[in-house]
Amino acid sequence: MSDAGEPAAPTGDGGELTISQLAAALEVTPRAIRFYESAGLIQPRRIGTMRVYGHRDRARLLLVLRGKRLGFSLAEIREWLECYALADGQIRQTRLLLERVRSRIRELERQRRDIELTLEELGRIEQEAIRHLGAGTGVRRSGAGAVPAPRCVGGPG
Amino acid sequence: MSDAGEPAAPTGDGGELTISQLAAALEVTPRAIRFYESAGLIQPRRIGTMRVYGHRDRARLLLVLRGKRLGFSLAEIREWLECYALADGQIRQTRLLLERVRSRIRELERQRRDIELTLEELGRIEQEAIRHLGAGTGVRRSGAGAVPAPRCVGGPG
DNA sequence: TCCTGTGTTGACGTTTACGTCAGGGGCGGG
DNA sequence: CCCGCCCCTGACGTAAACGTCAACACAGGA
Repeated sequence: MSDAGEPAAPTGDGGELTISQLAAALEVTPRAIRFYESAGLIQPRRIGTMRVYGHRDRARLLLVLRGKRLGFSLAEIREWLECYALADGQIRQTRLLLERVRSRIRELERQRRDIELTLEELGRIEQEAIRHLGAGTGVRRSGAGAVPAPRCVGGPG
Repeated sequence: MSDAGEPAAPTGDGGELTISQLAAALEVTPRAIRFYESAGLIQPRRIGTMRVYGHRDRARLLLVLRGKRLGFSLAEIREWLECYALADGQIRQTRLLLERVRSRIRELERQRRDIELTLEELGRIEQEAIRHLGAGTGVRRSGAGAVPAPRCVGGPG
């Protein structure tokens, strides 16, 4: 206990993490991180054979995880990360970049519409459930926004 | 060509579809539809052995497809469809329903935040790309909303 | 010196969501 | 009566995204 609690902190440290530290921080498994690397999503520095993750790696991994939450495949996420990389660098092949970005924007906008539709419907169901509980039983709103028209439930729009 | 173009339209018809008709209409394969049925997501009427899909089945399938676009597993979609079913009927086990609905609402709201973050970032990248193209080359906006702060690109928030 | 803990690279297992035959039935047309 | 077309039910194949296990290396402590 003289220096620190970390079991194998990389060299001089400086916000750098081992794989299991990063994994714990982002709530994934080391295996998953290695897998993402094998898929070309991240390329951490190495000290000898050991992987060392800096801020940028962590940021990239966060983007990967966000993409996953949005339901994209690792391949799609890779393509999408390349947008950032391209934008980050000298911005070459700008037209290609623009195409990809816009395609992704369209997808996301559709997805957002889907989500909003679903939230509306779930909001209606929630209201109906609350009404059926007779209110006053300790039930409170969950945070969903306005519920426009309390039409019939079950129609997907 | 005396009656209709359908090869095997169910009995008296009335908006009812065969599996391949429904599949074509929603741009999925018959196999996928059968698979969803085996997963308990839809239960079409049968004429003898043949599946016959009505309005409600079509609506349910649309919900399934929306759920898929949002990145949910079929199991999750099933649980989620049950919310609709419960709400549709006599609304029993209302508390359970409410819990599920709210849990799903929370997930969706998180997802929506993710999408909005990503759209912002992509919007910035798009703007930067447009700037780099020098404008006037026939480039127009894609439809993405306002882009608040043109900060550095690459930070995942 | 040996043990423990953490790291590495394969390699195989598993789950999900279908794709792809194989095998068989029913029905209208030529 | 046979053909072609659509339907059905298995059953096996597959791609993605890891989980799990084996075998090995290295570093620090009792």
